[in-house]
Amino acid sequence: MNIGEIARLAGVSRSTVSYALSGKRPVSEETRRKIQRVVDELGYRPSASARALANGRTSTIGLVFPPAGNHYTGMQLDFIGSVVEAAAACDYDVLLSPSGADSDRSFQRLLGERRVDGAILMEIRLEDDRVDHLASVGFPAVAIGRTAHNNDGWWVGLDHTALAEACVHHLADLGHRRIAFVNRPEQLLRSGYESAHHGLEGFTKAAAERGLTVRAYCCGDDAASGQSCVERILHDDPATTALVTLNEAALGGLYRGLARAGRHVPRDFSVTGVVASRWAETVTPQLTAADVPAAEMGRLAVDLLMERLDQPDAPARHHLLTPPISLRASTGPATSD
Amino acid sequence: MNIGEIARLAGVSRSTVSYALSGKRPVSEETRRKIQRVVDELGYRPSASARALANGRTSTIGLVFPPAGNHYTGMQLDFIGSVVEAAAACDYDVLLSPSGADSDRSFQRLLGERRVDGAILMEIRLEDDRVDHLASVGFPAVAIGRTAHNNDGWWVGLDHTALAEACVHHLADLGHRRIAFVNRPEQLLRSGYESAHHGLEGFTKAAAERGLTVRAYCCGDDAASGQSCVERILHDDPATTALVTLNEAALGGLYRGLARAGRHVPRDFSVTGVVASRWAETVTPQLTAADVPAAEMGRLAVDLLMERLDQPDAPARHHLLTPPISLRASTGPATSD
DNA sequence: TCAGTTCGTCGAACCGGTTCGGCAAGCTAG
DNA sequence: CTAGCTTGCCGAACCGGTTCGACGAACTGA
Repeated sequence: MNIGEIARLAGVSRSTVSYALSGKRPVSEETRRKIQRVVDELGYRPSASARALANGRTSTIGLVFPPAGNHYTGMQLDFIGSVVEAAAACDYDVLLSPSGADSDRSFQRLLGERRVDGAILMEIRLEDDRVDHLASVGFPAVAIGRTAHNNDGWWVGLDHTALAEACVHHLADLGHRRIAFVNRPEQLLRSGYESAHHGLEGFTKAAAERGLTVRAYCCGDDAASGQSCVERILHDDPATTALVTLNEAALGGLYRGLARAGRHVPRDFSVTGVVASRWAETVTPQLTAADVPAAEMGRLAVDLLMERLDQPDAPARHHLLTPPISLRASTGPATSD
Repeated sequence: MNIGEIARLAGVSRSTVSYALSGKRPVSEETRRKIQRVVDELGYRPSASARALANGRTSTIGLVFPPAGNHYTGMQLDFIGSVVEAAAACDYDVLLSPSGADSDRSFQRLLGERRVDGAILMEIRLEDDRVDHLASVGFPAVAIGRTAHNNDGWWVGLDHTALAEACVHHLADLGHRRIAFVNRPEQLLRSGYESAHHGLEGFTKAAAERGLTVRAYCCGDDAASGQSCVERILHDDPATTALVTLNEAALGGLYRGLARAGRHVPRDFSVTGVVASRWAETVTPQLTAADVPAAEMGRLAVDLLMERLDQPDAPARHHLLTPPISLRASTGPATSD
């Protein structure tokens, strides 16, 4: 059921069929109708491979996926969903590429074999050779997060610095003086994870400005780690009255640890941070936090990529988002100990 | 940087390069080395589109994705991750296809335009025209879940019937006599969602066997719905002492509702169900539940699909999984009211 | 009436691989 | 010495589209 078949049945040439379907050259109304009839009857659809080969565009974008085995966060899922949806709206498909152990191999698949027209990168690190590499070869890519020296590249990111600062100020305004920071796992921080670094940076900066006594912790991406992290926090400084976290997956464990330690949220202890709203609303009491607008970020990333694909020479653009803190129920005034 | 270029630089013909790289015909050791040198120097990789066009296989599988806008569950994410990883291990890429509002359109993209060699379908309903359609055209697909009349098809599923039964028996063994069932949203149940139906079926059957007083509820996929669902349950029958749920996303809300109602888990009220372990471990106290082995299911689905692609005439196979109940901390003996 | 346009269509080349048949060189066997 | 086989490579066709140049017919204006 190829284009030649359609041409034969419609009594025209292959090129006429192609033009009739693409509209790239005028075709008489009568011929067009004849062709359309045959196409509809046979349910003909042009082969994506052939089309890609002929015109050099695959109508597919690659989504470079965080390695499996990690705990996926809810944010990532919302993200993927919104990217797929936004891409579909532009008639693009999304190819998932694991950037796991041998990320080179899957990268080679995407770029070397020209499976995709562009790419969206997740899980950006401050020093990210993937981003640098793509930028150096001029491949159309959009990063979710910014590298240290790529402020003028193509990316959409969350201003974790500002968000962590806002959390600290929120707590300081409530009178908290001793605050802990619960970051992503140490391994991620050490490998230069962008959000972990910027979050810590903002936390430290704001704490200094307000003259607070703070400690920063790394915490595994799971509930058990969250629980033991709270134990560490309260052991190191029992007078701690609040924490700021970037770690969604540990959130339930943090709450559990506080409950175990007999700290009532928000009466005895305030919790806030940067977390997807789904998680913030799942815990009890619901978390006062800056909600990660994952879906919006996915859409914006696709928009940027489309813009870049349409006009390859357009100047680099980016979006730095700073969602407000949603006031829920997990923070309250510091008790006057 | 196409195959002709390589051939020219290596001083051989294009076909020789092709054979040298694919190994489908013998090539002298010397020639092979010459070609390999050029390939390595230029970093040549054959174009996926051209290869797909020539040999009819795209080395890509489609993952038919639940529509965005829904609340994604943790299970789905683990699932996607494991599918991507398992596919990568077989040198396949994964193309995400939204099966949203106009699912026909994206289906046409996948099949009509021949973008993928096979497909994995998520979110199966008892009467699922996608499954039926693919089966009738003989397209290699594997479903995650089984339709009502497709027991001899290609699928991997969770035995929700048996799992719900096990939950009921677990509770009955603990002495609970009045139990509620918290299902997925009514809309999903009505549209014939497989897991919702089979779960309800197993729940009802086991409850009848044990002579329990039960009520079944539908509940939105979010915390707020969970909370109000608990209110309904306790309003309808305040003597209810336990519930079984399939609804991960509502879990936090269920707990919150119980806490609000002054029911302590597990002292006054037991909670169990079928939930991804990540969620089961996030709530406090951790949920005694049948853990959904999402990652394993993804792997198995890919395995089945690969088997089917390799031998198109192989007899249909399936995997029906029945993970055991993980005893955690959310169930306990019924209090002797 | 004839040159110059415009319109609609066609044929052929091309995208970058794969694959089949064939051919020449080198070897073996009769 | 030659018939027959093996080995290693090449040329050409093909996969299924897109796109460019050209060409005939109908239409315009002088």
